[in-house]
Amino acid sequence: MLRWKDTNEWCLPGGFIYKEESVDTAAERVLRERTGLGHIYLQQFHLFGEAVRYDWQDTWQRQQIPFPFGSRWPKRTISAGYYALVDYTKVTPTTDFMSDECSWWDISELPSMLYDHRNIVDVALKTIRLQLNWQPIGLNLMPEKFTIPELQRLYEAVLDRPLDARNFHKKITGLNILKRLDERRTGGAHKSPYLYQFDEDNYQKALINGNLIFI
Amino acid sequence: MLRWKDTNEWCLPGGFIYKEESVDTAAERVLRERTGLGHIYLQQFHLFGEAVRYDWQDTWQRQQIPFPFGSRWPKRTISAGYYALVDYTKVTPTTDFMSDECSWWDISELPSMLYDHRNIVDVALKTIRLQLNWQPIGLNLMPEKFTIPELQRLYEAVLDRPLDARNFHKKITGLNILKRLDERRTGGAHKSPYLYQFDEDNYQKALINGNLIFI
DNA sequence: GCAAAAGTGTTCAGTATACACCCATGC
DNA sequence: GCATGGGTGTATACTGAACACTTTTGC
Repeated sequence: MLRWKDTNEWCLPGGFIYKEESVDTAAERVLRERTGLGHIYLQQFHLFGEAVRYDWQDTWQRQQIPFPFGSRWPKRTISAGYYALVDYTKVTPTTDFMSDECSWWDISELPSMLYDHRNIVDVALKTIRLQLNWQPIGLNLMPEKFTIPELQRLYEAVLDRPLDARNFHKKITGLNILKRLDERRTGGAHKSPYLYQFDEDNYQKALINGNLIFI
Repeated sequence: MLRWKDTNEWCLPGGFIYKEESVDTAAERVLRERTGLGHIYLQQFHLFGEAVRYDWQDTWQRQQIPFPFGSRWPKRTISAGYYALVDYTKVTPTTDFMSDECSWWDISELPSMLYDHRNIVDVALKTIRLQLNWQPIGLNLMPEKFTIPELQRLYEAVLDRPLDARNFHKKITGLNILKRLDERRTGGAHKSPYLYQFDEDNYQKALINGNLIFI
């Protein structure tokens, strides 16, 4: 999220759509401007179209700084929500001209957010939970090499409930979408877990066949 | 679908959004104008935002009738797609000022359609298939009283695959969401099937608990 | 040595699937 | 009487859920 200049207010990154640019293309462009990454998994999930989505005048008066757009700010905005699936260890968020901080937040520790952005996060999460079984969420959200307990923590974060480690291990390896490497991750004060990679061909096949069901 | 005046071209019903009207409200209004029905299950499913979605000038030139909007037609439109779940036996579609026919079509017998509307139908269908287990699709698409084979035909149409009648019967009655009435449907040259009603309370509970899984 | 997390197998219950015959009705 | 579609039960395979101990590593 971005923190607006000279304030403590956070909001999701976003941008405007050019007149002759598709909405999908605009989403890719905004993401690239913000993260430097392209060719990324990006999924539209909802159009936020309330007639009055927030009182920006009030918001800016509370900040006690002049509204930076003046009359150029549109009377009404609708927002198309997109979620990206990125390995956040590879992404260095960068600020834009309106913000002086841009950083990752744990989903369970979000700060208070401007406008209706908290609602946007909630709708995104709900959508991702339902789409977990038919979108390549694991593939895109994990680093290239990872351990099975790390993948389990991703599933637990998305589903917001604990999973049994033995059953998870059994199920995920039984799907035939992982390749175990000879390497292990060392450094923890415990048995070193094996590293795995996704088998992209089999992963795609399993997605198409709807075989990744975790609900 | 609507057939444009003096043409053989069909398209989905749609309309514009007022400046101070939420997108959801506009969808309800357009549906009400077209069907006379309100308080209906209406679900946004996708924003169609291509920069150039169709060449309307070409479309109208092919019709060889003057374009009815002239310069008032916007240079670019984006469309928010909504699907409604209605008992179509209760709905009498009505034309608007641009069309002279409005009627229901079987999903497997759609005519060729204007613009990108065929794509919109395909995206809607794909969405409904995935949401079948978490949206009250059966409840809203069936008449108040119906037989189990009729409900099975709905599921088969949405899922686009045949289901085993014995297993379907067993599963759907086992869900405890149907109430069997003493009436039967007569008139067919075969054993008269029992009529059922949804038990709305139990249906809602089953939806929330995600117990309607058919995939 | 000890704390922390990884790795591993079995049992049980519940659910999905496959499958065939008789019954009621209208014509 | 015959064609049509409705109604029904069982056996099997599969899948999900519950559950505890040993191993490895860093400090």
